[in-house]
Amino acid sequence: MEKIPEYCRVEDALGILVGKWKPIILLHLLQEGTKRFNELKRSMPGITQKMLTKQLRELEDEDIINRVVYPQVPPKVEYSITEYGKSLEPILEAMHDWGTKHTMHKRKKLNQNNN
Amino acid sequence: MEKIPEYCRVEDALGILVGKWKPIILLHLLQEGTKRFNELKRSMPGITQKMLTKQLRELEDEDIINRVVYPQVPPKVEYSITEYGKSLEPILEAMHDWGTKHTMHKRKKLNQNNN
DNA sequence: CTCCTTAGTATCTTTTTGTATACTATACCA
DNA sequence: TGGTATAGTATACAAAAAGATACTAAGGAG
Repeated sequence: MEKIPEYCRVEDALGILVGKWKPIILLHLLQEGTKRFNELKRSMPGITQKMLTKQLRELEDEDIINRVVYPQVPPKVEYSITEYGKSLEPILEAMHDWGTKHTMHKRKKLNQNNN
Repeated sequence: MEKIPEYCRVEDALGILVGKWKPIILLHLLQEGTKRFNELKRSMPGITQKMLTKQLRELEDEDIINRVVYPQVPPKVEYSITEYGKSLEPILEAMHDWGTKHTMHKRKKLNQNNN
């Protein structure tokens, strides 16, 4: 890895991905395309409406996702990932790869402790 | 990107990298090798002793960094990255790359708003 | 005798996150 | 007339993370 003088660059990425639900939201949108609010909510058991709304707003503010409101009753709002948001894919992917190894690492440590 | 059925894998990586200071600590140790507590502290203006200690302990618990205590007074404690910790490099790198683009993106948006 | 050093702890307060719950608008259905 | 649906907001509260500050040990310098 090259010298990195401005450490904040890494923080920038973290700032966007952090939040208990953001990476999950992004994965859903990356893999399944456009989604309505309640579709997302249903695919994330445990999340509250307030939290989902908040995370979506923050992602929207960062230009990572699009929010399209259809003026209907009952309301219809669709979320999708922006082109810019797609640029996060390598990070998510790197984290996923690492996470897979990490699970195995944890398992190995557990086995060591049990012997 | 392939289908990712277990979203928690991404969370695993985030869980380790999150914390306002962890990525910075890791970058320092990756780039500059072994460091003493106060060397790290001095290179991270703004961090409190408590926070640095806490983050280091968490990274140690996750087997990402080594902690070597020299029984002296005044104390001497050295931190270094583990082999396992080095496996995080691709993620940090991906975040850094992205962060660089993100800075430019923000700048572009600011210019748009000023016109 | 007092201050300086290092790598922490202990304690308290503030800030940020997250949870729970109730409420809204408007059309459709029975 | 009441219930269903959607995508929220408002409010109160609990929990977690972060920050500020003071304290410690043991030797050396002045």
